[in-house]
Formats: sequence, C-alpha cells, structure tokens
Amino acid sequence: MAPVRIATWNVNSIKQRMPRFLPWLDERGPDVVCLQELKLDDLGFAGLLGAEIDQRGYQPAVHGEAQWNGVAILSRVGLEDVTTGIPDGPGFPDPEARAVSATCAGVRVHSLYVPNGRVPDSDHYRYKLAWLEKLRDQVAAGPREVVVCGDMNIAPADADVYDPAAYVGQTHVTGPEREALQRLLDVGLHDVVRDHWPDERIFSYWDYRAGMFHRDLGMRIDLVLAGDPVAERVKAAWVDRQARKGTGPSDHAPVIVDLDEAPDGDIGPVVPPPSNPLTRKGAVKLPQSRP
DNA sequence: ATGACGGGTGCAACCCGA
Repeated sequence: MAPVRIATWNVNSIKQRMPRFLPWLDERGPDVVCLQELKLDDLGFAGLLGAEIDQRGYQPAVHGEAQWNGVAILSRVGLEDVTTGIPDGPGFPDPEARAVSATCAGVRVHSLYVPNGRVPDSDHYRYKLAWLEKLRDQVAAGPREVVVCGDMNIAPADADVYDPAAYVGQTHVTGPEREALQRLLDVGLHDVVRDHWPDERIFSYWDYRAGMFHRDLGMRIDLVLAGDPVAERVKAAWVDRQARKGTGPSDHAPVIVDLDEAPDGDIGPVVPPPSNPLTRKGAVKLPQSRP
C-alpha cells in the first residue's frame, strides 16, 4: 500500500472557495480530501467541480444540500462503498447533509460536519449530542482501518482554544460535548495532530472578525481521528495555515495527515516529515503557489 | 462593545456560523 495524504477542510461554501480550493488541491496534492460546508446540492457540486476533479484523477462522493451543510470525499486512490448520512442519525428536525463515508485505499474514511449546538442545553445542543452518539455507533460497527475527519465543532481540551475563560458556558468546550468526543475516541481512535504535537499551540478555525487570525486567536475543532492501524502509519500531521491567509479564505484551515505505506506493502523511499510544519507564526517554510 | 466578517437567501428591520 503506497503512502497516502489525507486532508480535511471546512471550506465555508465551495462556490465561494473555488479560487482558493483548486490551487490548494494542486499544490498540496492530497490523495483523499474530506470537505465540509459545501453549501451546495449534489447537482450544483457536479456542475461546479465535476470536470475539474475528474481531470485531476479524483472520484467524488458527495452528500450535498442547498444553502447549508454539505459534505464530500474526493479520492484518487479508490472510492468504494459510499454511504451518506449516519444510520438512525437524528435530524433538526429532518436529517441534514453532515456525513459521508467511503473506503479509499483500504481505509474507511468519514467526512463529517458535526452540528454546531448553538447554545448549551438548547434543542440544537441536544441534537448535536444525539448525533455524536449515533456517529460513535456507526464507527464502532466499522473496521479499525478508519479515519474520522472533519469539523467536529468541539475543542477537545482547553489547550485547543485561545482563551478558555472566554469560552466558559459556550458550546464547543462543554463537558457533555467533550465527553461525547471521548466516547467516540474510546471506540479506538487517536487524535493524530495532537498526538504528534502534544505541546504546540494549534488552531484550525479563526473567526473572520477583529483580526483573530492575524492575532492567532482561534480554536482547534477540525480533527483527524485515526484507528490504531492507521494511526501507526502517520508520518506527518499538521494544520495548513497557509490556506487561511490571503484573499478570500475559509474561516477554517485544512488539516493534512500523511500515512506511510501499510506494513505489509512494498517499502519505498521514505520522505521525512517537515521539522515543524505547524501553526506558529514564522515557524513555517511552505512551498510557494504555482505561477 | 450583546460588535466586528462572511456565507446563505425572501436582498432585510433576514438567518446562520463557532
């Protein structure tokens, strides 16, 4: 099994993000891309991106929705057994397009957009918790060769928000949300970015307002959770902060994880991971954009 | 500063996001 690069990105409208998305795709060259917040239905997605991704060798699994939500997986290493939604997943009140899964290069890949929750103890918050329970059931029933990717809308720990005091009483950091995330992890998943950078300041989302990105005041809510056999193959795991810079960015940055070849595969040359490809200002030397 | 930005759409005295 060859090395595989997996990325996940909440693009906050794929239509608006096209000028950033295609150059990013060509520059980073992920083999599998999990997308969230397409804000487009399946037909709109096909019309907008079908030819562009086909000519780059990707197959799409899309679970779109007009106006809100919408998730997808693009893969150039195979795309089998696509499922949309979560079995018996709750709606608000009707099911929303927040989950799609497929098997790519032997790994079960989930692209997820977890409900926001809005206000603790609200109906939407209870929906979020119920949704996470059904997600856990789905992952528990699946293979150990799995990556659960996406906008989890939960900061796993206080270190994952810029100011824990500012978030007291807000969603994304409450006990029940973190416990629901922990129950998902307890199925046998690893938070691979945190595991590789246990003490770094790492965020994946920064509010558009008030210069939050440039002050590096954000949250780490976009996660890649890998089952044991996949976590053992992780050679690099980082937030692509470059994609949050410049003109017309999403308010989320992509998370990128490189898997080495599977243990039983052919052993090829091993490319060392970047020394510190992380989020700290000035710490990153990233490739330039294509001309 | 209970705001700021930037998506969406009924173009607003709108809704939603994290």
